[in-house]
Amino acid sequence: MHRWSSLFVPTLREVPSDAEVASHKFLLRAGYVRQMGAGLYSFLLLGQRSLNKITAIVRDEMDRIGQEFLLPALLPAELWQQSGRWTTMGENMFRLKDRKGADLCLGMTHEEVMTDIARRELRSYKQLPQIWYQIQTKFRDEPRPKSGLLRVRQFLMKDSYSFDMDEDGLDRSYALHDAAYRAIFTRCGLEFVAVEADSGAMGGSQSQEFMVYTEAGEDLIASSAVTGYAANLEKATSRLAPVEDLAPTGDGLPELVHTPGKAAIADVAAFFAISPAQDIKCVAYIAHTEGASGTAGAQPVAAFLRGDHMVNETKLLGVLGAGELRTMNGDELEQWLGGPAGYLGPLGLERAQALGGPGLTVVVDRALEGRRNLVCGANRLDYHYRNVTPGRDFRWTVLADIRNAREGEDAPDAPPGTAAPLRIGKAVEIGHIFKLGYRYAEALGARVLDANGREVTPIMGSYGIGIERILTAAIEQAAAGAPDGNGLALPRAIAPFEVVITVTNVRDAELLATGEQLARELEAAGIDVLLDDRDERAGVKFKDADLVGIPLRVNVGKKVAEGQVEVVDRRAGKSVDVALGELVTHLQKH
RNA sequence: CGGGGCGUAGCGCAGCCUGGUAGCGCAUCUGCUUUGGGAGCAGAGGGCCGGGGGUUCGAAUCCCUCCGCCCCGACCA
Repeated sequence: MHRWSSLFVPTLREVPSDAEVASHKFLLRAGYVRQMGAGLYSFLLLGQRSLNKITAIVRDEMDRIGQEFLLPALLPAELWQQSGRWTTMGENMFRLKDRKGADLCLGMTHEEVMTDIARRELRSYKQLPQIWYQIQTKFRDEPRPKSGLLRVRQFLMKDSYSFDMDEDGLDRSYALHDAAYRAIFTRCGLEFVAVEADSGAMGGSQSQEFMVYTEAGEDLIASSAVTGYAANLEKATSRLAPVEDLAPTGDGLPELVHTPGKAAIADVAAFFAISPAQDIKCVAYIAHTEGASGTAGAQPVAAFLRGDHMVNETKLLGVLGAGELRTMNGDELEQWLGGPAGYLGPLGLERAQALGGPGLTVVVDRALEGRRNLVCGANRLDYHYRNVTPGRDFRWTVLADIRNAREGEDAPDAPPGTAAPLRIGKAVEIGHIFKLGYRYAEALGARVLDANGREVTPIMGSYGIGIERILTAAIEQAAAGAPDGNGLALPRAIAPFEVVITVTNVRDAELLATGEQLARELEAAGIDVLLDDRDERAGVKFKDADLVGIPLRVNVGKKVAEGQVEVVDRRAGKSVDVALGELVTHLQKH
């Protein structure tokens, strides 16, 4: 039986000044964790119990689709050199040398190691598919650990890897993970959305992130409750409301207009008495292509969008196949566009004929496609054009979606004529599933024989869950829904204890005996119970019970004389009196 | 890495400007009273004032330097 009087639960009355986000404050105040350094935390009793609850759920679901391994976290450089990531991981990887001077690193992910096992051991298509997973500590030298447990340098990850014969097989492994992840997060009591994610530099074909909406999050996601659409803002698209084009003026051809001092879009729109949606804006960049050898090529890029839209640099990078963007400085604007910021436009530019070709790459956002009689800069100080029609008056290197979707725009999959406004909000990523393809299997030379006796490369997927992030996301979610001041309660499945029995006065032998008896009964019924038998005033124990996040509290006090105890459901904010003999059944069906 | 803030008792803070050898609240320990929402009274313990160097008769306080932590940005398979 767990007796609070003999446990180490160092609750704090005041929040350490370093903590800002709700989950960090909670974890410190409730005595779940203590900080060692930036992004390094020790888990104490309550924190570790919660993590154990979470990993038990993860194991339970993962064991249905895969097999648990445990790989080393200390890894030789050689594998990473073979995959090429010894260099591309850069400073995010913790590196060290052993006594012989050999290079080692601390694992930040385990594609290489799992693939190494696969290439040594898998020989035949008869052995596939395989799904191998582990729950293990990962190390990442983050440039800026922050927000308590949300971004740390050492954390637990459930990572799994699938090996299949072909894309259909990969689709099945991916779907199995999708279903398992949904089951895991649901059992952990989280409200989450699965979003389309940017596949990024990994080059995979499909990728999905599992996100929990919270103000403490670092990602922005767009979702529609109507259609179920959900995507990371890096990838989200939207259906735009139609815009009425302006009527042409004069002969309908581009007309140069003197616009002194009208550089900002709002000023230009006011000057012409138009909406920013009738304007073309330009953002000019120098893109750097990621050269693995370090020989990065600089490429000038002019991006044109509707005046009221924002460039999505992740999308733009994807279109360009580049690794890095920075905006042009004044000299570069003069060199490539011939005009100053605020007066840039697409007319008369000498553009690259193809992506990667020499000259200025002109990227036009799809929202400008089919538009007519727009206003844009003239690449000349204090001048704009009107009557500008894309396609007729200027051309481009590439037409692509490079803008950010905005809150309130309709989801892209909304049927025509129906409303499906997007909600855009901050979110924290708790899981990620990813179709890797052949990259690692090829780089490391994993091959199996197919039914025809030919060597083929297995296709891989990789899938991750941040264990601590399940806890922090659940806390953030509970904090968002909790009335302030009274503490918060965790979902029963991941709370360190399901029930706390608060004996209001342990010097009353009858109350203490009743509390102990009830705790024994609950324990026998398989309920995870904590008996608060401390010799403290009732108020102190109530406050502590509220603070540590246990969702159900049983008050053993005055009403025992009438054969009753008070059961407080902290998540529901309700309390009821229950007869002593019915407590177990009451809490079981709760 | 750029910008900002902060390191004084377990936690929260004052003292620093204007140098004179450290203080408050909570927590902890002891005693008495109290006992259903962080009790009251009385007493006690606890500090290389982040480290190093300098100025000075004297440094928590002024100067230099290093380290650490937090926030914004950059970054984040």
